[in-house]
Amino acid sequence: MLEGPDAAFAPPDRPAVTVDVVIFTLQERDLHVLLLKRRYPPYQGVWAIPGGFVKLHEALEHAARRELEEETGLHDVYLEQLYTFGAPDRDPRTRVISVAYFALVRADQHQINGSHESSDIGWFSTRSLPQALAFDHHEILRFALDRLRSKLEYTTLAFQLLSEVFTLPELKQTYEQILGETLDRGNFYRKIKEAGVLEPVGGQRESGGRPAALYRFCSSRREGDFVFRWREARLESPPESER
Amino acid sequence: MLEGPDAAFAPPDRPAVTVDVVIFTLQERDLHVLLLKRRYPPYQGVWAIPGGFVKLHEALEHAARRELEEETGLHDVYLEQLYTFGAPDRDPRTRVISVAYFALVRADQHQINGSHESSDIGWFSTRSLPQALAFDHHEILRFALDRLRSKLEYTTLAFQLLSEVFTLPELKQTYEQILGETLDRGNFYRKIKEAGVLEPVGGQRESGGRPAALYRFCSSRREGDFVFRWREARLESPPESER
DNA sequence: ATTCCTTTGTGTTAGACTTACACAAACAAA
DNA sequence: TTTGTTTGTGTAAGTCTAACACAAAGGAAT
Repeated sequence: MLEGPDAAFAPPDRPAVTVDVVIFTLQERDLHVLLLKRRYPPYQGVWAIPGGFVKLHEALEHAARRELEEETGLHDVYLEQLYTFGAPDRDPRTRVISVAYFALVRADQHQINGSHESSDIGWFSTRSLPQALAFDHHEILRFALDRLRSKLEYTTLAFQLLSEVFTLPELKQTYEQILGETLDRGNFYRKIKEAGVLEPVGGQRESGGRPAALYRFCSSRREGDFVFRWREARLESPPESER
Repeated sequence: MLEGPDAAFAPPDRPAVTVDVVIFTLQERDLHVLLLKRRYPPYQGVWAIPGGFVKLHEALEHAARRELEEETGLHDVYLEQLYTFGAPDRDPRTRVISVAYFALVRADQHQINGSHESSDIGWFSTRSLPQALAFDHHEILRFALDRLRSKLEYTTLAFQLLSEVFTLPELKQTYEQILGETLDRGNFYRKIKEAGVLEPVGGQRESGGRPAALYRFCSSRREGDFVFRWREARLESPPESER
């Protein structure tokens, strides 16, 4: 957000509006987010979530997709509005209201698009994020993670993170990575299969034992829709700065 | 939103930002929302959700509480951010991005504050809303109702709508009104009591039969927190204009 | 080939929870 | 005292969940 030297310093009679996009992907079986190193003050040299200004006649989601494509070169990814962050002092220069989104990028397509030095952009495991992040981006990230976790339990969001063809063990591992706990194999397989969103494909092997069957995600319902639930609903509390 | 003739026509190099607040209350055992009749074009004479501009250095939630207090005179009400609506053409004059909130006002305090003609402001049952609403306010309302319904099932939001002291039959009726279906008395009472958020008070009578016991809401957990769940989670789909 | 090891996939059972409904309790009115 | 109405509690059948056992399918070692 607020990229470039002295960007956005029209006489501030109105707040500026940006979109910030938390981009999730699975890498080495671990949930990662895309961060950029800021080139200009404030927070010069500090890692930040990708984002930018909303153009005057641009839909919010369009702005988010534009940012997403600029950094990753990808379209057709799952994108969902997260929350709007508007603490008056979240940007030290001027008032900036940020509509945050989160995106889920498939494991087989998480390339990075190229106008950045490779040292200025990178995927970070959600379990080892940089100590310092720009603005309130730690809060945004925490909020995105909470939402992702809670929606995992009653939607098919997880399928958006895997490649098109996958095995049940892979799917289970994805859930476990994100939820941070182990699930019972039998009960997990049963639930997924009863949900009726899997289409079988062929056969594949894996480390050691019996090869796992391949599946494709095929749902009559819209992507991300309600499908099943694993356990108690989790509370999604509003971010601290807004309380 | 955009009240007053030609308000907000600074040279539009940035989108304008407003907050709109869906104010819910229970009236005659039926869920109602507060609407205002617009005094100026566009949508002159059409009913609309209360809202207004976010001041340059004002927190979003503060702006929402300000609107809420202007129209109802109330503070200390439950308020939660809903969603941000930003379709480029949602206001015919200029680009306006609206951060929508919803508020829950107790049944014993839903007075209306007074700078309006009584014919210009009013509570409407959510089951008989005006045909026409200004801007995309029908969509916002629908979204607020969906969110309220879905959160009823795993939070104590319903308690925010009743007066401080209430009976279990009243609580059950509230749930039924909002969810639009009847619940089993025995199972309902059990769930609520097991949640441990009720403090007994005295005794009260009611139409006909045995008088119902009085309770107060008393939760060690924060208001609106997770407490229990009634049934399957409901899907909360994003509003159509954002897809 | 046979055995062993590892991982996938399915079955099963005890316990928890849900649902539906019955019945007792408390009051008003006749 | 009886009848009607509504509150409050009990309970039994059915469903779902959690935990774990076991069979199946491959590779590797002997």
